[in-house]
Amino acid sequence: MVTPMIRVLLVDDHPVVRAGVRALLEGQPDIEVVGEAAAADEAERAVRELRPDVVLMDLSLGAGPGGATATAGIRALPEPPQVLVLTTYDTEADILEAVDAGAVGYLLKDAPPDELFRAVRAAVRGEMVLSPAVAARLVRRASSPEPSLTEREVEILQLLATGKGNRELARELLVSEATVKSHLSHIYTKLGVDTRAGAVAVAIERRIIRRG
Amino acid sequence: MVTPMIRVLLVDDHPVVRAGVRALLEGQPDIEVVGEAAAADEAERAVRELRPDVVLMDLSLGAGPGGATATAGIRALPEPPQVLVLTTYDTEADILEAVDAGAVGYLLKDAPPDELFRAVRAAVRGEMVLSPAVAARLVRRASSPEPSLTEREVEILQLLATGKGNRELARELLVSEATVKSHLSHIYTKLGVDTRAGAVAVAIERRIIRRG
DNA sequence: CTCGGCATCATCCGATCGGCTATCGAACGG
DNA sequence: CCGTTCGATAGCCGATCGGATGATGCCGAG
Repeated sequence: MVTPMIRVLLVDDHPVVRAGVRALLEGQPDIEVVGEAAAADEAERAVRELRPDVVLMDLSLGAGPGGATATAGIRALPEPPQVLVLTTYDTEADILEAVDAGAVGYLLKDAPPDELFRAVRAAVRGEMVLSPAVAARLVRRASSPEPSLTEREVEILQLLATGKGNRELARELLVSEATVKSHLSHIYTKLGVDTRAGAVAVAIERRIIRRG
Repeated sequence: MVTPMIRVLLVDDHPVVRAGVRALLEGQPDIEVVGEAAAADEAERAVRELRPDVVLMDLSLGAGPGGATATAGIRALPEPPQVLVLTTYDTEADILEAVDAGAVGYLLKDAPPDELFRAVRAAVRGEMVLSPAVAARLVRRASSPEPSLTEREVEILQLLATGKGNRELARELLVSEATVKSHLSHIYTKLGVDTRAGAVAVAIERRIIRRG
C-alpha cells in the first residue's frame, strides 16, 4: 500500500537549523518538508496555505511572539496540524508552556536524528513525544515538586530583579511596605534562599522571570 | 585554473545544526565538509587527522569544555586551521572570549546562508569576519564603553548571587567587611545599580557570572 | 619617578531589610 | 455548616545594608 507522505512545516528563525532539519528529514522516504517559516505570523499563514500534518516549532523566534504563542495560534485554527517543539532549551517552565499551548511533543536540538524521525511519525498520530532528557527532567521535578509561586509573588520577583527597594515595590503594587515584605518572606522560603539577591539569582536560573 | 576545495570541519553538539551547515555548504562548489565533531576533544583530534582549512565552531558544546576552550586548543596546534565561530549568542563577553581564544570571525546562526559562505571564504584567507549584528554590537559598546569589572569584583558578584551577606563574603574572601562594602560600591557604580539584587540581575543579564 | 588604578581597611549613620506573629476573606472538603 | 488551608494584608524590631569619606600599600604605565 502507498502511505501518504507526512507533510512537515519548519518554523525556526535560524536558516542553518531549517536547512539542517530539512536535510535530515528529506533523507526519509515517508516525510516531506512542504515549507519553512521564520516567525510566528509567517508560520500561521503557512499553516493555512500549506496544511501540513506536523509543524516543527522552535521556541525562540528572535523578535516578536515566541514559539509558544505561535503554537497556541496554530492550534486554534480549524483542523490544526500537530505541533512538535524542537528547541535548545529544556527548562521545566518552557516545556510546560509549550505543552499548555498545545504542543504534542518536545524535542531538543541535540537529539540524534533517529529520535527526530520517530518523533515526527509519532506526532502525526497524535502521540505525545518527549526527548529522553526532557522526560527525565519532568520526572525529576515531579518527584521533588517545585514550590509554585503565586502570581503576586512572581510579580514581586519581577520588580525585585530591577533592584527596587520595598518602598518602591509597595508603591508600584499599591500595597503597604509590610505586605511586600511578607510576600518576600514567602518567596525566600519557597526558593530556599534568605536574601533578595539570592532570590533574584534563583528566579532567573529557573526562568521564573524574564530576561533579554 | 583549479582552485583547491576549502576543507571545513564542523564542531557543534547539535546534530541538527551540523546537518544544516553541511547541507548549506555542500551546495557550494568550492567548499567541502571533511568532518564533524560534537565536543572539544573530538574537535582537536579531528583537526590533527583531517587538517581542515577552516573550523566552524559552536560556543556551547553541552557538557565539558566550551567552544572558546576548544578554539584555544586548536589554535595552539602546529599550523592551525582558521577557526570561525558560529553560534547563537552575541554577548560582548562571548565575542571577546572567542576572539581572545584565536577565532578569526564570529557568525550568528540566524545569519543568512550567503553570509556564511562569504565568511568561510574570507576566513580561509585569514580575514576577520563578523556578523553585521555582532559588529554593530561591538561598535555600540565601543562608543559607550562598558565599565569593566576587576577580577575581585567579579569574584564578589559571583558570591553575591548566592545571597550571602557582607560578613560571609568577607570571611570567604579573607578580607574585612569594610573591604567588601567598598568593592560593592564600585560594582554598583559600574553596573549602574544601587542594590545587591539589581547587581545580581545585571550581572546575570550580561553574563558576567556563570549560570547553569 | 610620579601618577593612576586596584585592593585593602576603617568609621559613622540613616535607610532598609528579614524574621516573627497575626488577621481576614475565599475556596474546599467533610 | 464548620474546620482547614492558603493567599494577601499588616506592624514591630533587631540586624544588616548602602553611601560618604578618607587612608594605606602595591604595581604597572608613561
